Amino acid sequence: MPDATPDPATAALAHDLRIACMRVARRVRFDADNTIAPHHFSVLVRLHEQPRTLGELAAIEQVSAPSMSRSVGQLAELGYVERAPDPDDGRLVRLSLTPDGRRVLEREREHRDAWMAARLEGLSERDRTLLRRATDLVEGILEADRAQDRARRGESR
Amino acid sequence: MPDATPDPATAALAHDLRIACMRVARRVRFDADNTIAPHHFSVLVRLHEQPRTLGELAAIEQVSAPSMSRSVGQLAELGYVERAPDPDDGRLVRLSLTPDGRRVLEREREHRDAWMAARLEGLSERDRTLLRRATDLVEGILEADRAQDRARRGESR
DNA sequence: TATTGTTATACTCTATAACTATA
DNA sequence: TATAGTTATAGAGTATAACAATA
Repeated sequence: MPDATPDPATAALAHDLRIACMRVARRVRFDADNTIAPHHFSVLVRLHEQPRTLGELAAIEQVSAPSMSRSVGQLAELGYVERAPDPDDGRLVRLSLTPDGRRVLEREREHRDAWMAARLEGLSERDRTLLRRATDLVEGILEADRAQDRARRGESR
Repeated sequence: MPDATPDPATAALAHDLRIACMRVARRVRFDADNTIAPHHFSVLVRLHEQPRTLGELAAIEQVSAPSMSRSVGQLAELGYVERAPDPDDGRLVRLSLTPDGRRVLEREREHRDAWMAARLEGLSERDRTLLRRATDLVEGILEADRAQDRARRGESR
């Protein structure tokens, strides 16, 4: 694989864009006012997409099964997640959000969006349009990356 | 403080931009090929900006003094950071990067930039220009936020 | 015998409290 | 007496290994 050095402007953009993203993420993630822990938040997000088994969750979040078992146990304790046995395969544990879990997730999402929304309101309509296009572009990059990742995992299996 | 609800387009942009940033950050931060731990990386970055004392580092990274003491101890063990007593105040420990530390930092930075750079090269010049402007815009937002933060901390002291 | 999930145990990072050295 | 940093100890999260239940 030829690893051509990018031109200086692209290299600088790669650096600056990465740093900007990481700073935004850090700002949001470590906001002292967050009501639930980051790793709990991710689990709620995944279960809101669709009910899943413990093993599926662990694979998606890239943590061990015991770790995920613990997190799910805590979320169940809090009343945000519900465990149910699979009717066909007694080994599986079907996990889903409770109404409380959905409420907490929605509240946390709004809270996390609030910081960014407040900043965007201070911009011109023109700047917001620019950011809209840039966001779509980055989403495209991430989507292509995920597709490539899936393909790589598929062929190595 | 009036907490006006943003218009739907701005709310959607806030959400999508935040998610995109967090995904980029996650992708880079948890890349399995990273050579040093995230919290060690930040310390090297701060010491590359300028030599600092342990207390300064702890305040900047928002971590307790004992935690920072431990991290610095590990980095010193690895030969990346050097401790030196302050000539005027014997209580202070002056910290700085060793040549090895600078090399590791540079290598890690390049590694972290590489993923993004490779993706940007697949884009058109036009799209890269768009991202350059968007990056500058986000940097402006973050800078304003930091300034506001400093002001808030200043007045509460 | 293989697979899903849980329990047992250990390690890492971080925190607060207690301590040492210097001002 | 106050401050900078380190050492002691505890808490939270994650990992691997061992185990229980089911296929």
